[in-house]
Amino acid sequence: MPTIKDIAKAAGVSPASVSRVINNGPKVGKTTREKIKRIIEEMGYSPNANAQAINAHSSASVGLVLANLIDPFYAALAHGIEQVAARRGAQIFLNSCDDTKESERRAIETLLEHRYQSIVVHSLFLEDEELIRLAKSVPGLVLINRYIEALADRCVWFDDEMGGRLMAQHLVKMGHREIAVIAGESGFSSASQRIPAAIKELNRLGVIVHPEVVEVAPANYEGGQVAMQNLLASKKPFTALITYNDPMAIGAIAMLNAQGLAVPGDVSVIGYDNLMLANCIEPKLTTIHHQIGEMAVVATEMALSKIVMPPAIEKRHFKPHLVERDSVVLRA
Amino acid sequence: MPTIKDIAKAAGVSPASVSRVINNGPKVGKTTREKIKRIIEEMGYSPNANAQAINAHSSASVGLVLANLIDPFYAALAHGIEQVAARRGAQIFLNSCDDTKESERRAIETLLEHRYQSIVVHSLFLEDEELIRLAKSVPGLVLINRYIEALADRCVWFDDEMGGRLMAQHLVKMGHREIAVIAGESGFSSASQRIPAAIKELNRLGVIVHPEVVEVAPANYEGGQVAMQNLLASKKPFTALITYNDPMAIGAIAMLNAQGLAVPGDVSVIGYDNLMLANCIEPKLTTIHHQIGEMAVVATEMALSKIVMPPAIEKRHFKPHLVERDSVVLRA
DNA sequence: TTGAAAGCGATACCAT
DNA sequence: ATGGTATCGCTTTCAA
Repeated sequence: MPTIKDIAKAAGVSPASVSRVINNGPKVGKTTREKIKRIIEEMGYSPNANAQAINAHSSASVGLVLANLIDPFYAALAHGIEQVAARRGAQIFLNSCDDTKESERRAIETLLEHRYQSIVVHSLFLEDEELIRLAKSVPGLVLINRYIEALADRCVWFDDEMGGRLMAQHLVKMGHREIAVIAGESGFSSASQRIPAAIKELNRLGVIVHPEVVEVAPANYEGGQVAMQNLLASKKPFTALITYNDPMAIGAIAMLNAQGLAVPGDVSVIGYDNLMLANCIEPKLTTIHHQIGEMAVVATEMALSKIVMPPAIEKRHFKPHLVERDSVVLRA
Repeated sequence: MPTIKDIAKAAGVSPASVSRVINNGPKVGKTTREKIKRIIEEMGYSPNANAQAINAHSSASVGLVLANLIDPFYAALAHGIEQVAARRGAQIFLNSCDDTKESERRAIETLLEHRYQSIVVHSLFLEDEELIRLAKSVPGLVLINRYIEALADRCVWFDDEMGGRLMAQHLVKMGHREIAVIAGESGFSSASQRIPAAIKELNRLGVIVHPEVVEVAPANYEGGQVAMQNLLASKKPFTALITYNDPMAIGAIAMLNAQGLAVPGDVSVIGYDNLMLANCIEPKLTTIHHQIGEMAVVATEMALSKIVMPPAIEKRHFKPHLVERDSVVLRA
């Protein structure tokens, strides 16, 4: 691949002129400009973005740290980010980190090494201190779906506790008193408060949740199946089920059906996330909606604008709401 | 952010030594090495990846061009790529291109400018010639889900025509003679042959498909709904439906249900892709399975190994198969 | 083992 | 309008 010097030589001009042409700069004669353009075309030259970045001291793209892309929740997040990036003509440099603290750290470090000025991080495993340390050098680093006091201006997050309470309240309102719980495994325990908040609210409403009806499993469809299997094996009765998210809810429902139990006939089930999935299955899933895409958009815009002026807190702290569909019914 | 010189100065050594330490190179005294390491730590230095890349004449990451991340098909593709990349310690530089030729071109060009040596492209809009031209400068550029004669060694693709035939054969085998079709909009007409192949096969089997029962819509859930609405409005009778992909099938089913028609009771429906979704809904969707993840893996490995030796064609040309579930039944 | 210095590819200031 | 050249941050010979 030719360099700017090769082009300069071939065109019989200096690298400076070629550079001007590349960047549509002024101060190049019409004829020289056209000649240079022609040569560039002919030789198939394209400027080396790395060399450019070294001079510019920054990069236009946004760096993204996410666990993976297959989980619909992350996919929705990534989609929102992608939208904003595309609109701004920015690329996305993605580092997925397969659910370990170490790879999460490496992902962020790599982004820093590339001198990305805009970074969106969804961290599940790193501790506050470490994130604070890493964020220090980049004002355009924002945390998504997480709140850290010291980094409050760079955070965008859900009110997961409220979501948890909504689940609890709805089931109790529908007359359920024997409620099982399927929690999602998540490395960093405080990553989500939705399940603890739900249980707490249940207790407050006078519903005791016995440890035997609380299962923990990977936060996906298969995890939901396994958890439900264990739940059924324990023989504890329950008329309703709280789940960590929609995929788990759907997995649990599949297992219930497989064991000859009907939803919502025998067991009411409530999900979380309101993914597209939730509206496709039968019965349509009652679930908690939160603004995943909107959150991603706000986060990305903050990152790209280097948070010169973070949006008001109401714009960054998203409240969920209940979406009532068919998977929860009044207790007979 | 400090540079290598700052570190060198602070440590009272030359940049060369610091460089050696960074790269775990030999020829540095034990004590010097430790001293340098300490200073690096203290000053929070991390090498500028762009400057490194400019010397290395390449980059370890893989570039990826995809339409978006929200479509489950692309998500599955991205996931496979991500897996391989993570295993190899490589990052992914993603350029999504919102369904236009121009943005697709820009996406690839950006990757070239960054001198990525491994690039995986899913192109829907660019013509063969242009892809050939772009691929010229990078041996590690591979095309996914597309076959171009001149670039045969760099292609990985599905046998979509076979998939189309399978759909047709199955429905006919199940006794259906009045079959509607929902095709997906796709910029580049020849991007997928599954629907044309299905119609052709239907004709071969003696089933005439009238233009009035062929709808075209965006290849997603909403598109499926709209298409079905139009189909029903046309009043043409049909007992079975061929769809472009699972999301469309599921959208169509939702619309059928909404209009009081049962699947598979009144209409049998067959999907394509065998997404997770297909197994979650009720009735479980009969569909065509193809190896999306496997394809992504092969493509990425080819890209990362610069295709010194492309895998045998059987490893790169994937055959689909029918997954029989509950949405297609024998015609009464 | 260590350092000096010549690149790598592009930009931008200063001359002309 | 052009060209010369120092510079960006790092790597890599080549000497010492």
